[in-house]
Amino acid sequence: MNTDAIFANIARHIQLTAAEQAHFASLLTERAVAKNEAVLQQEEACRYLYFVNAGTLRAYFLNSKGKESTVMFATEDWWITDMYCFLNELPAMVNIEAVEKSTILQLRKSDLDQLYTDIPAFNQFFRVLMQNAYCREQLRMIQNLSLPALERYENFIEKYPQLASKVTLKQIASYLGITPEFLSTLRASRQ
Amino acid sequence: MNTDAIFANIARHIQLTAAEQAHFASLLTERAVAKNEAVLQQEEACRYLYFVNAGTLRAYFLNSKGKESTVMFATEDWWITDMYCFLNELPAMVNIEAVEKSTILQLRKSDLDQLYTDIPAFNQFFRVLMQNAYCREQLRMIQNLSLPALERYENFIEKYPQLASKVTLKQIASYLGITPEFLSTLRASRQ
DNA sequence: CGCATTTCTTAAGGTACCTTATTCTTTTTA
DNA sequence: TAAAAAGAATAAGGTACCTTAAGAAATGCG
Repeated sequence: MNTDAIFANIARHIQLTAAEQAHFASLLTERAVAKNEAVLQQEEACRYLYFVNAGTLRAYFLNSKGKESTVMFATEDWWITDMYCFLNELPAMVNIEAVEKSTILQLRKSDLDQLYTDIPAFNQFFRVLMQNAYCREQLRMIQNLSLPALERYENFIEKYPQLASKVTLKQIASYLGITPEFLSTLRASRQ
Repeated sequence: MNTDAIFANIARHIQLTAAEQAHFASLLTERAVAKNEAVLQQEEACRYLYFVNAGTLRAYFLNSKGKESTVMFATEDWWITDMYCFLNELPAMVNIEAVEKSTILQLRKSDLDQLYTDIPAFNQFFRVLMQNAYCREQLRMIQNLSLPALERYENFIEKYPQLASKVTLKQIASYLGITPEFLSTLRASRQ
């Protein structure tokens, strides 16, 4: 199991002793995921928080009419789960799938809860993680409310260029809240 | 200065000693805000995190064409600020105004940073606060991407009935991402 | 109370974006 | 390496939502 990336990620915000690192590592499970394989499925119990070691995941919501809405992407060094259902121990609302061959580390909800008691510094770490996630989501909301689709697309490829090259235009369209056909005409309209 | 509500809010997640409570209270400033008065203005430094003691605030973004988009409402017992700009000490992107006569408590960024060191339990408290804010924003994003305007309106008045009675339809429309005229026709269409 | 202002509604015409369908291109897999 | 499958582009017709404008209702204020 490769834990280099996750410890580098954690070290950006808190310091752990060697014993604490060993304890944390013992709670992680590595999981290899094939392209298009599901990591989590709607209605299924959402027990894990995932860290992407390699590859790219996508979380999407499927509404009653079968329309897909991409909630988030997660590439190397990102954390992802259905946070609301994970925290409240509810059946998942979203599907999480591998966009490409990926390797992830997973952490159980019960182990994370215990971790806050055993190593209080994790409260600080996840506070910062949640702050960043909240701010990202809020900035996205402001853009969705105030900008037309073409500008949202241009902002997306500027902000996440490496992601834009890995996922399909159909997936980007569903992240932006438009149809792939319309995204296609928008792209063609830029000269 | 009335700190009953804020300590009740904090006590839902962490326990503070009397000395810690006194220290925390010493960092707060009370501020009375008249209806329609600005608490924070776009471009101005965003130095404070606000807790609503009484009344209701609204955060909104004004785009280059003068269109208003409501980012969030905050009524009694809610925390609010321009979180991204507050955390990164950047000029505010959003305006925060009182929807009705309000009383708020404000906490400086520098005091909050110090608080994490002095009373580590606040890491846990704000972790939970940020988790909830992130989940709320994510649920809202899923709805905005997957539901038509009428359903978003009906969900809003069902989820926040007390808020819906205090703010104008124009403000609700700008929260939902539609024009007030269109919201009016949607309301008329429900029999 | 009564006037001014804001809020809300209604309606007509317009546009951004959607649906469906077809073709072309790229990727996957046998 | 060819056949199959998936992704992407194009186009025509449709709809959700917007713009503008005017009137009705509610609210604020002297």
